Amino acid sequence: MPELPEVETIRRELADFVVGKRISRIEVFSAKQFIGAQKDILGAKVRKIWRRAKLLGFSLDNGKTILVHLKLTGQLVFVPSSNGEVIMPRALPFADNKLPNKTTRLIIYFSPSGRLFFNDLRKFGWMKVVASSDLEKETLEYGPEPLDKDFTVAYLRKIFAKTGRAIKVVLMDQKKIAGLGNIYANEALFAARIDPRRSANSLKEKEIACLHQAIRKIIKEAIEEKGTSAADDAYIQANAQPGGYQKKLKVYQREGKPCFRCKGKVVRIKLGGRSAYFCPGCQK
DNA sequence: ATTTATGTTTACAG
DNA sequence: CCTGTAAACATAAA
Repeated sequence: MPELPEVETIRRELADFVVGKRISRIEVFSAKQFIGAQKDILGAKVRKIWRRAKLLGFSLDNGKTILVHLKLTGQLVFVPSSNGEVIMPRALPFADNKLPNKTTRLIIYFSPSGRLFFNDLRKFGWMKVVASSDLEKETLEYGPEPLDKDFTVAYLRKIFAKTGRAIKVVLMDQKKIAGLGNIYANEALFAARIDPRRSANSLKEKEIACLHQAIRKIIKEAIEEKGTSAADDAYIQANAQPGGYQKKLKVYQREGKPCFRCKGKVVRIKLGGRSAYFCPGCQK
């Protein structure tokens, strides 16, 4: 699923593809997924693409910003051609190898050339036009970015002390930490050898410091690998290629498989309504 | 054929 | 305020 490393990968690549280009046309096939007025972005030039948590923002030169959230199955794929059907070298997740396909919900056309396909099998994702001056209220709720200076051991100590919720649930709370989803919360807890069921306020100082390091390391590595394209996962890069971090997963989607660290078996349980994968042998 | 699981965020109930 | 649950949707698996 698109979490911080996946959205960041898409951001970097799209910046190369569309910054400096003008929006010439928008084709909306799924009306509820495009919020705002098309005329507010037509003719505008993309100045910058930024990311906050799992939210992507296209800053335009007319005072507007396009926000994009991919939710579970959203994809943003850029192709250089400006019209017609594009045959991709391989089938896209949840679709065939053509663009557009049955999951294409919206297309943005650029001038002088190129198209951005917004595909989304389950239609949870959205694209929204807002005034750039109103951005603060859109991003106000997010906690610190794991790779930013304000993501410190002291900060984690403070938020963990305040709650008895399971540590994994807290890691995935966007108001507490920005950008971690199911994949990286599970992987970080494995790296830190912490049982995902532990209440956040039960973590010892040493464990908090270890978890802090683990989160940063894993997020960095996952960005280097250009994200995780796991089984049944919609995620692909903006060039339609899969990421590489699925090769490095230690527990996510490894239910029943042997732990890489001890003799244990990876198990899967439900925590806060989602799958938690961990090794009871070495995560305490 | 009908039900359930999938995973992110938000709305809502307690 | 905090916490937990259902819903948004499409599809595959049970």
